[in-house]
Amino acid sequence: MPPRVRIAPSPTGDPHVGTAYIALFNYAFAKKHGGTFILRIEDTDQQRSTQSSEAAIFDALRWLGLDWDEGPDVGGDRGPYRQSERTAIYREHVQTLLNNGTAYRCFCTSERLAAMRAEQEANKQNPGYDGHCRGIDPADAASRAEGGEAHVIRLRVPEEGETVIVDELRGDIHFSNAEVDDQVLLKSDGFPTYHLANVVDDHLMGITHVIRGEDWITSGPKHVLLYRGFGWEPPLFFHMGLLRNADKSKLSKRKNPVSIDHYRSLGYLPTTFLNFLATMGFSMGEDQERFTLEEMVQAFDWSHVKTGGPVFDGVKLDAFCGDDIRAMDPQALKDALVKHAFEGRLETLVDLSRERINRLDDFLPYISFFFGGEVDYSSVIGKMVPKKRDKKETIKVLKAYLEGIERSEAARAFTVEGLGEFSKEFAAAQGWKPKELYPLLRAAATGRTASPSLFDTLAALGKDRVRLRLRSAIEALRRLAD
RNA sequence: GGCCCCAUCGUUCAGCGGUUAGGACGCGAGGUUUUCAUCCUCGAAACCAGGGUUCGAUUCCCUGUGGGGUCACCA
Repeated sequence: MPPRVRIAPSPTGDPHVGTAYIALFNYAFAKKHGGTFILRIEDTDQQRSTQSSEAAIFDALRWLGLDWDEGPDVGGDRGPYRQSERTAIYREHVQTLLNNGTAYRCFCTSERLAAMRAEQEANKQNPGYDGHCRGIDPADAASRAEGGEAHVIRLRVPEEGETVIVDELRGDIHFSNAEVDDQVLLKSDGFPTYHLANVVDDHLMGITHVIRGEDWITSGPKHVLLYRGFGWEPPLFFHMGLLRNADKSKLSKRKNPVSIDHYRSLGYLPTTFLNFLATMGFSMGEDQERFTLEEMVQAFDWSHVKTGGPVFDGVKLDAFCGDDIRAMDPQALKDALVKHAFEGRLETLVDLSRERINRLDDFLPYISFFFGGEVDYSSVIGKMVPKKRDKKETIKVLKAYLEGIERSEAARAFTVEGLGEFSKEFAAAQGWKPKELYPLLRAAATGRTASPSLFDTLAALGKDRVRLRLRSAIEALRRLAD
């Protein structure tokens, strides 16, 4: 039976390189064995999921050439492929769990849960649900639920014994049931949590192999217990190592550009990017590290996959990409260059520069800072710290801004208006005048003291590039003598 | 902290009981190039530690150490 695998991203932000990484391995494995690669959207978090994020994920994965055989936008006969459209299915299935005692209704309020956690913390106990509602008579619980009392549905984890998850890459992993929490399966808003939705969907969609990041290992026993509760055969599990920051922590946007779009906008070739990603954990053997997706598919075998978490180091990616650019034929390179530089943004660049150039030939030099990654701060570094501020404070403000553009609803979409609104409030909150903040941001984002309107500039640069440069500006400031 | 995972040059991937421990990126030196880049040559650079098993351990086992993940009505 050919394998059916899936990638199940949550549309809650920019398309993540980790998603591409896991997608690549799912894809390679499926294609190697003539199987099916499925894209499922895990949008059960109604607060954070967005339509635009979903679209961006599709776009990013397609850019890389990781096309899926079934998914929300391409269809398939095991749909729908968006979890928000499957809520009836989850509710129906959770009923069988309720009926056979694998799950129970819990009426605890969030206040009680918070108090419970506080107490557990005070007593240095491991946090976890205390089973307060486990003993409620199912019939009573059902009628209370019928009466409209708010509640969630939890997994009833056996108090004794252990649950084993079979990892095809790592062998058996044993968990004592006492350590496994009574996870919420169905939230009070009627939406399932990841655990329930994932198991129900994987089963119903006929998923045979679950290839995912190792950060899921600890929830493995919950999933196994769920399969058991349903009376289903669990799929085979493969937990990949996680991509890391230079300090070995899990790859994060705080420390690294993690959006696929970032690498795309910096002009990495998608084929190179994929090849580079593949070398993180996979090898062809025989010291060969340059290969195409097709070649990887041909050679794919789990014995060539490492479980250690690789550091995602862009330096080598640059070298790979440079080699590939040199190898392109002149016409293809010319086309790629023009497309990359101007497609979709020529209009913006012209708008932003037309009042500031006198000759046609001024155009390219003027807009040059809209391209490329890090910039040279040597001509502006001396002007970055505002007159009445010091270096330390300036660094602090830049760091806060960096965090702010993630947190702020207004700034997150990185539009001209949103950035303006956010930045004004941000300055006030920091006790800085716009006159102090804006030149600093301009210098940090562009390496210049002059540019088009700050927010136009930031928006046109794009969030990832701005983030990258702000971080590098902080580094430049740190190196500056006091 | 509890539980779980991982462990070869700075990074990445080889090695799957006996090797001068290999390739790539990066780094250093030299050469080609008017310069830079490219390209070529050479070089420095690693088996986390301690116990076992074995004639023999980087390789198998155990312990320690280190790093990571996870402990939500987020995925």
